[in-house]
Parts: sequence; C-alpha cells; structure tokens
Amino acid sequence: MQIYNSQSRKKEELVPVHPGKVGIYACGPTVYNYFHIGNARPFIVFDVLRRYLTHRGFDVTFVQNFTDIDDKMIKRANEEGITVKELGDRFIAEYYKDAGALGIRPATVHPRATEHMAQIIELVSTLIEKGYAYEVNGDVYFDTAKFPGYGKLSGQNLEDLEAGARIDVEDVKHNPGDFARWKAQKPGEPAWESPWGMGRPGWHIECSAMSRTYLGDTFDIHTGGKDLLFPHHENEIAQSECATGKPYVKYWMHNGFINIDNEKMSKSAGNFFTVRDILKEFDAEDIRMFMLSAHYRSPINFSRDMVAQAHASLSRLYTARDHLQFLLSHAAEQPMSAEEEAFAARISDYAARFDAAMDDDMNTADALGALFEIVRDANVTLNEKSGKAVLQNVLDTLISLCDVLGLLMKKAENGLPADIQQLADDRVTARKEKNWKRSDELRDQLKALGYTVEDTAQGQKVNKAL
RNA sequence: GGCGCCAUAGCCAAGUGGUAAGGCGAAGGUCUGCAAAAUCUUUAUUCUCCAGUUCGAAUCUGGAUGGCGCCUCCA
Repeated sequence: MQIYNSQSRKKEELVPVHPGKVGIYACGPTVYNYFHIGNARPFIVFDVLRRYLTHRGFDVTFVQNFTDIDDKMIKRANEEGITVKELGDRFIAEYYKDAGALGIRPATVHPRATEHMAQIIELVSTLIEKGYAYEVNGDVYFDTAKFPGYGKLSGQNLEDLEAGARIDVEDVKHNPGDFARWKAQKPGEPAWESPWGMGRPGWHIECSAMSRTYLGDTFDIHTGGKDLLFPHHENEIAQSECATGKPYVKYWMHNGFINIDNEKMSKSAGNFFTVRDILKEFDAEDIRMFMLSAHYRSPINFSRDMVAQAHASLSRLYTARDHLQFLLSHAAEQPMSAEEEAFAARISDYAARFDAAMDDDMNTADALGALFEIVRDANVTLNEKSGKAVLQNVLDTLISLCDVLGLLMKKAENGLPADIQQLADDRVTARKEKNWKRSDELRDQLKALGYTVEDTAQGQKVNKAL
C-alpha cells in the first residue's frame, strides 16, 4: 500500500517496523464537548484505514487517546461547576455513543492523559537529564534550539517562525519557540505531583508518552488533522526523538478539513455542527458515505444537501444488496453457467480495482466507483434465473468490500412486524382479485408507515424505507 | 513575512503524459394494472486563463486569476 507521508510530501510504500503488524496512533478528541462533524472526519477515515489494513491481513494495533486535561477542560469544568475528571468521564461516554453510531470501531486502546502521569513525568525527566528541556519556577520547557531536526515535518524553521511575531515572547524561555512540557499549578487547577512541584502536563507530551507506552519508541503511522501538523506533531517528534534517540514515526497521515461555505469549521469559530445534532436529521451511514466520497486529504464542504446526495447514493448500494438477497432466497442450486462464470470473473476484477484504489493512499472515492460498477453489472446480468452460487458470490464480495468502508452495516430486516405483514398480505390478495384501488390504498398505507412496496417477478417485496 | 494546498459537467467527485471513472440531479424510452426498483439513451470535443515542453498535456514547466489552510486552542 502506498501512503502519502506528510513528512516527505510523497507517496511511500508502507513497510511496517514489524512485518505483518502495523501500529497506528491517532490523535483523539479533547473531551470537553460533543464532537463535531469536523472532528468526525479523522475518526471515520482512519477507522477505514484500520479496517483496510486489517482486510489486507495486517495485525493492526490502533491507539487513540483522550485528552482529558488542558485549558479547555478546566474552563468548561469550572463553568459547569464539576471536576475535570467528571467532565472527562461524561464526554468520553458521549464520544463512544456518537462514534458507535458512526460505525467507528473502538480503538485497541483508548488511553487517557490523566492516567499516564507516570509515563509523562518520566519522559519530561529524561528530556531534562539529556539537556533538551529546562525548568523555570515549576514550569518545564523544551529547548527547540537543541534539536537540529526541529521543523522537519512542517518545513518551518525557527527564524521564520520568530519573524511571524505570533508567539509570545516570554523572558523565561531560552528561545521564543520553546514550548511548555509541564505547567506549574495555578489556583483552582487540578495538579499532579512531580519533581518540579505540583502541576500538569503541557500539550504534545501526552501523545509522545502514550504512543511510546503502547507502540514503542518507533511506530508506523501517526494520524491527525492537518492543523495538528504544526506545532503539535512537530513537537511530538522533537521531544520523542530527543528522549529516545530513535526515529519517532515512519508515516504521517493528515486529513483535510470539513468546511462550511468554504471556511474551516471549528469549535472556536463557532460554525460547527455536532454529530449529535446531525444524527437527528440523517442516518449515521449517510455521514460516513459523505466523508468517503472524497479523498481524505481534500477539503470538503459540509451541507445538508451534500449529505442528502450521499444518502441517495448509499441507497443504491442498499437497494442492490437487498435485491440480491431477495433473489438469493428464491434461487435454485445449479452449476454456474458460462455467463455466470464470466460475470464472477468481472466481479473479481472490480474487487481488485477496489483494492488498487485503496492501496493508492486510500482513495475511497475511486474505490466507491468500483463498488458501483459491481452494482450495475449485477443489476444488468443477474435475475430470477440466476443460480445460488453466483448470487452468493457477488453478495459476499459486495458486503465484504463495503465492510472495509464501514458501509452497508444495517442488516436487512428479518421478517416484518405483524401489522405490516397483515397489510402486505391483504395487498397480495387485492392484487390477485385485480382490485387495484384497494391494492394502491394498501401500498399508500405501507408507505406512510415507512415501508416500500415493489412487485417483482417473484411476487411482492416489502422493505423498510431507507 | 514564512510554509503549504486547491481549481474537472447543474451538484459531488476520481483521473498525475496516450485521448474525460463513478454517484446525485434532469429529460426521454423499456418494463409495470399503475407504481417502485432496474435498465437503455441524452446531459464536459473538454478539465479557471495565458504561454511553453512533447508526436501527444486535465496531467509536466513558467506565469496570471480566484479560493483555502497552518504559523495561536483546533480534526
């Protein structure tokens, strides 16, 4: 698989540190609020990365942290009159609800910053011992001038950054770009004991400490939003490589933003939609489809109209699957005909095209194209005369490829509720009697109750509306 | 000021040197008691614009225009 590495700015062949295994660290949410649709993008696209690598036979360890201590957490907890811990517990639970709805699988490990103080303190101590960090009045700073590789990820250099004049110049820092690794306690803030007194970790350090704990000094893939590239990921590299003396990450993957009217969506800008709210209007899978319809590195515009398009698009997949299952339930056991053999061969070609697209830096839009080719070919080629074997074959392929994308996760309903079944049966009777008025009334009733009715060669088909 | 990204049909979106995938929408046809679903046909002689390289460019180079991001908490 080729992966676009943000650091080299090129696509590179994925060669894991340990053959057959892939370690991924994904920057997770700061749990001070429900997550918004913009936060959902990395969760979804990198969930797909994990699913795809698993599909390709890799043993994947996926680590996604919860940032449960920082300025925003403290501020929000104070506003709510609860502790930072209570706030974190609450929104971690809410995270699992929304992520679950979106089909985002729980990570192998979901470490919390506050539960890794020992590892964080150890890392900061190491940095001080090695001379890469220094303490001033209970604060510890990383000395950016001591790390020659500083800027290798973002392409920034310290001089230009200083010229940017957006960094507060604090006298205590050796260099303007130095960043806090440990912050001395301020009144009213939660704090942990450390060699430098009571305090809490700065940003960046938790990810270095937790990734090392679960994935080792050097691991394969680190993911996150483009905005994390600098300074967060740059700083992770600096502190991790200085502490271990080893390369930190082999491949950096960064997703593009979700925009509203071409402007970045963010909590701070206030122009965001929470997943919780969108889920009241749309199905979670529609959101997934929307996210996967473009390449993960491209910016995409969010709007209700776009999700509606994604819904229509996804419906085609569901309709095809349900129709194939319907055909299968009526099909006969028979050897594959020459035509069916040829069709099955084309299906493998589409599946190969799907993998090729995914192999190319996870091109989900292209992969979806292959999926729709399967659907069209199946619709054209297969019918009530098709045998069980070929139907099962294409259905298995379709479902397993969709599973890689986390689509088609809703199972077809097994049987109908009694009242619906009664209406359906009545309609069959009405149609036998050619009582079209009655049968149309029943179809309208079923539609009003959320069920679609189709008359096929094998009889009436009633499905819950998508 | 520094570092980057993007521009393809009514909408969304692949395609990175060989003659424009796919989805949505729209129009017409087939099928159907009527529908639905499906399917067929039509919907970009052309990829923001201008030069250049090449037998050949949406794809490479230079320039222009327009839009966006990071450098400050951020996915």
